[in-house]
Amino acid sequence: MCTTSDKPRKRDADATRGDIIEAAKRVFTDKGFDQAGTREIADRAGVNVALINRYFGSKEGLFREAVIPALSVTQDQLDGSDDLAGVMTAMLLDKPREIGFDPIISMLRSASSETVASMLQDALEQQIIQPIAGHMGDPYGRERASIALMIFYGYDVLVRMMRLRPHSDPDRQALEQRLKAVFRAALAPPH
Amino acid sequence: MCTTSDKPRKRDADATRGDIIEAAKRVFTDKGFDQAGTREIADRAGVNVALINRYFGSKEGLFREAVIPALSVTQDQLDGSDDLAGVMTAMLLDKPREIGFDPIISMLRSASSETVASMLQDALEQQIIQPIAGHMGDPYGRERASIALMIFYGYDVLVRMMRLRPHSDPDRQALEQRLKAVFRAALAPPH
DNA sequence: CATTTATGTAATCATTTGTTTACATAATCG
DNA sequence: CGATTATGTAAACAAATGATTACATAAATG
Repeated sequence: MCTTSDKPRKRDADATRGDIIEAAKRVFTDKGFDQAGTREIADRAGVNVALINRYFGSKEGLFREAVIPALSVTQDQLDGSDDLAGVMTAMLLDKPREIGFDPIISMLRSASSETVASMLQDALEQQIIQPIAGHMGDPYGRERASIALMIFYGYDVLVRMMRLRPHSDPDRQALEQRLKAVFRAALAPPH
Repeated sequence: MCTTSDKPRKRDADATRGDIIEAAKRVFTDKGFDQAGTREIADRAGVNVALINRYFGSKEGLFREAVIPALSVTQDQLDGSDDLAGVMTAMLLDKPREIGFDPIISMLRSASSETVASMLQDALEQQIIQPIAGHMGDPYGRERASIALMIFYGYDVLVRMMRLRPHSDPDRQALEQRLKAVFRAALAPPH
């Protein structure tokens, strides 16, 4: 609640930038772009509010630098196995994520903001859809990648945003099998 | 932009309530709960801002009355056919929605707001998951309903919120077939 | 018609918001 | 050391927000 601290902060631009980014990741994940206040981010980083604008120009600039890069799909996430459906199911069910920061939740919670919407659209297109589609090659790659992504994001909408439990009993095995089948249908090569 | 109008509004409580609700549906769809301003809703309804609080208590109350009921799944949406996958695909691809109002988009854009999150959770559970799960009967109904819903919402996230086109060419037929296959995998009875 | 009630209007309030400005001082360099 | 620059702090600003208040008047009632 307070912006003041008793002792002045150590003067280290890089460390300060880093602290702000780390705090921003978490606040953007919790609240989304609109509801994330610059003062809350600054307080969590242990930093004066004005430094956000000094280092990132605006809250929008901070979002661009903190969240957007984390949305990327790396090649080795795709190349790892020939069972892409299995890989995606595993990625979904046991996310090995940075604690407190979830780029997808951050995206979903921020997509309603007009200022970041186009940012997210571009990132989605260039950093996710195109790599996955390219990884598959054929002309229907884009369609298959898109549908797989729907499941991916839909899962997070239901389970992480809406806090809905898909299984009545803790039957993780059955859920995993069914998700894998769904991904298989989404990713199956065109006949 | 202005709250004033030259002529005083006709005094009709029911009509006024209705106008506010209609305006709210559209603004909540466009902006989500947080970014929807009471003044914008009031202006679009041609109504004084104070009336929102008079008739609905708060912006939250207005959301509850305008959006939440529209999230329901009606029985005849489910009973229509024995091909539930086909029905869902059709519902997704050609939504026969009230123009300007889309309850799902409204939900997705508002889910980040803490005040409405629990509202949406309850509605999702009681008005959607349970009816669909009940419609299937078996103990895995909940799981299957949930996964189908993921696809449903994931599609809207990608196509409507992020404005991503799943097909490179306008190949609606192929997309429809694949979506149907994905729904089939999601809804298939347990073996 | 006189009174009361329901409905709409206008102004204002108290917060919160992102951002900017003026200033202080540690760190760096000649 | 002395001057300059980089970095952090505190205060303030302008705009927007949801909500409330006091008031006006059309409609309903007796």
